[in-house]
Amino acid sequence: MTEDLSQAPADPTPADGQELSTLLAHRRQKLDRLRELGVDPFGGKYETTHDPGPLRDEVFAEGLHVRVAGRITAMRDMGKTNFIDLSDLTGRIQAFVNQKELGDEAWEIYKQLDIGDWLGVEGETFLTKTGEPSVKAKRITVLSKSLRPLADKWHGVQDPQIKYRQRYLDLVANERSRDFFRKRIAMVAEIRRFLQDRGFLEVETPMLQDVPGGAAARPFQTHHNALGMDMYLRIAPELYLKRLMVGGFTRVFELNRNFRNEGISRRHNPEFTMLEAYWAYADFEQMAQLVEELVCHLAEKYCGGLLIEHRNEDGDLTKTINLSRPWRRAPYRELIRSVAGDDWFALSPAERRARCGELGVEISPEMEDYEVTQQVFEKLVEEKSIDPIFVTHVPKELVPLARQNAADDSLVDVYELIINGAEISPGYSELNDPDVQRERLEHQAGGETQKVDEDFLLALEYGMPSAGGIGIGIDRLIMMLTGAETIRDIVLFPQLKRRDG
RNA sequence: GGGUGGAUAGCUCAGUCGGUAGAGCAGCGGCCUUUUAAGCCGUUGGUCCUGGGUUCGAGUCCCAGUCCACCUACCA
Repeated sequence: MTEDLSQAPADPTPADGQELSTLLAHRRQKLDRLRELGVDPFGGKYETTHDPGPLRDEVFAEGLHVRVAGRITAMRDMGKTNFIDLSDLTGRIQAFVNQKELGDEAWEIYKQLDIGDWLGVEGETFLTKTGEPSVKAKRITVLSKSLRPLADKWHGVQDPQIKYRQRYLDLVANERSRDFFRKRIAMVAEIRRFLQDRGFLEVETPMLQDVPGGAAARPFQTHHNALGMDMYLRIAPELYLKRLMVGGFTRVFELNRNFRNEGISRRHNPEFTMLEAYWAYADFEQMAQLVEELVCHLAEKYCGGLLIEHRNEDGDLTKTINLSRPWRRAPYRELIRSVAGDDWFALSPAERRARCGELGVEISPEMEDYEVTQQVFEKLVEEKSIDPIFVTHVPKELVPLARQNAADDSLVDVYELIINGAEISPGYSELNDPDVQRERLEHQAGGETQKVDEDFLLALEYGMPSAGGIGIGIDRLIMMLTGAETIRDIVLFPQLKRRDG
């Protein structure tokens, strides 16, 4: 292996074998030929009048004089007439390339083009005999020669290694992927607009933190050379957003990346996008209302309504989520009783463990009694709930940092929103008593190596307004709304294990 | 960590009972002036993941390893 590599010529991927080198050589030959013809194969400025997708699908009319550009994604060679598709993320438009229309000189240039090249086409629009909106090429401009072949035009990129590491190839080849990301981009922009319309200010707070706080998670560690100090990538923006509320930002949000040093799975990427929003003088029930409005707004605007259909790659319907309002609200204990028996909370801890066996819920001996109940909740309620449920009346053990309910101090003023078998968003009535907050944080820090953020506690002593707060896992929300079965399909460059070199 | 499945042409995939490697796409050559997975004729292209083993003979069976996907566990 090593010898082969050292003897190989200046081929960028000698290991790919002889066949690929042949394909590469053909494209290099055409590159040279373009230069002989006095054409810069890597183009330059090209002013377009339209993008391919909108020209074909929105504003098309016959007889327009247009200049469009895109990547050649299909070539249908009929001899003296060729039909080619020019594509980008906006869509595609067909160009009609005819030797007589183009002239012999430009035709010779055209003959050096391949699928994958970027091309500008100028000419009149017309409809072909089959009714396809097209541009009759009068002039062509080479914008970039592609020196490597694209994936199979029909099956697209299937290899997950290529799909995620070389996302650009996936985006060129797979309409499903393009659609996921167009929707994600539109939805994220709409979330910002939705909150801004309600008077929320978007801010950016530190991702490099001295004391990582605001969530229970293991952080990534890094180091600042000039300051000579270890630092952490944030696990949540919460403690900084609350400082801003102390400073008078009464409606504030941040929509950006957080980092958690944990396992990777279908639902977990080590860096993920989260929305956190805080609303002064509100409580968790108003936050629930806000989330419900927001998610329904997105569904109606980008998913065609409140029935969200999930389909697999073959287009078969796999799941339907009904977001019709109002969303169900149910107390934690009631949900447990409905799946584990009305007598669940009357049982002894030992009896509850025995019941888990009957229910097929796996538990481990080290679990506390409330964790046994939580396990039942996760397996039999959360994972099986497709339509939205706001889980309320949550026991305080599960959310130790939340504000206690005024009437029942075994509960906290929190909701947990479950959709599509996963927690999408928690909402809180925020704790703003600095003494209670200190107590909780110090207690939490006692068991872990976690430090207490003294600057945050100091800020609270100056007075943070009462407030409601929410977090929304944006990646999981997008998965739910688009039907993506893995987080990798809606994160442009998901984290992968390093490839062995 | 445990389990299941997978790795064959540049891409997407077949490969029967163990008998000398196949298709479509892409490429190359030819025909074709309204096609759209264009079509037709011809053609190039292989370390069947790696290393052992069984066998007259291994893509195929056995063992070990590497990588990938999914499930599960851990973490929270």
